Amino acid sequence: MAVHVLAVLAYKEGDRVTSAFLAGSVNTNPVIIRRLLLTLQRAKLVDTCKGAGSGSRLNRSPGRINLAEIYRAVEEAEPFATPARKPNTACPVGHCIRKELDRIFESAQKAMERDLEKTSLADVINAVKASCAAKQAV
Amino acid sequence: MAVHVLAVLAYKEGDRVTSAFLAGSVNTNPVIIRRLLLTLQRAKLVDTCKGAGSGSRLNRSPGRINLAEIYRAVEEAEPFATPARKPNTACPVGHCIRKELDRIFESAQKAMERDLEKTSLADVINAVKASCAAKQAV
DNA sequence: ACAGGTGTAATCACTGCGGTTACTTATTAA
DNA sequence: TTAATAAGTAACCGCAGTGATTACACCTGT
Repeated sequence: MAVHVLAVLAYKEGDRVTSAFLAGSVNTNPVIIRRLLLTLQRAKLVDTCKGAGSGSRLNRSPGRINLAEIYRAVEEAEPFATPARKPNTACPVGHCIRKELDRIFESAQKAMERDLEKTSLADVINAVKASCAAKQAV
Repeated sequence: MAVHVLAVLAYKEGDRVTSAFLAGSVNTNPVIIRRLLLTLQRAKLVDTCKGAGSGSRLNRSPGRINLAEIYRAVEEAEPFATPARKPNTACPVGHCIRKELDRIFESAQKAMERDLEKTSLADVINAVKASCAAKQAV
């Protein structure tokens, strides 16, 4: 949803867009969008103004925003779930495995983020535009 | 949890281990473990027997099981959430972005799995053993 | 036969997240 | 100065996922 919202903002090239409009594209509620925009503001990805005739726009050019940044801004939970209860420390495996898994999972997450870094928001809208053009041609 | 369970089985080197014992190490309920073991059976990672004095053991040597296999066996949900509602197809961005994002996210997931493939279950227990030895030395 | 296991269903609680309504606050325009 | 517009925010609902728990049927080696 975050990528979708930012893609619309990129598509609008600097024009301020209201949360109601974004909600229309994502097909959800403006409040959901505003909550998301607050997160994206904290990450300095968007710039939002209150008041009549205002809204949000990108804080940087789409070419200078990559998907890993968006991922980090939005996703605070780890992709790998660790059980709420602590393992049994009396078991030799249980005693030490948690730290080891944290190390391994962090590496995997970093690998994923490095892949996301390769795609910019500009790449996304270019692909979207190309895809739309292809459909219209047919 | 899956890695923890399989690590204990690897640690026990072929001995059959009961779900109650595994539950003790993970600090959870035997039923949870049995449900997990059913999934791991389907993936041919473990071999479980019913009856008195039985339990589960690895189906392959720990060196031939990597964490990506475990991930695929256990995790059926995509790491990236896509909104339940379809985007607004009247919006040029909403109309085409979903397919594009699927492509990008699949690539990122693949990158993550490739990283997980680099670590085998044997690597995990070796690291755990080393970590325990270090602690005891202190 | 029986004791020790798994398989499995039913149910509960907790959590996270999207959805919705309603209200407050800030800004622009008339 | 007032009205309109839009974000900020709190409160609450519903849904889905998941671990936890209990209970019971079924299998198997001694």
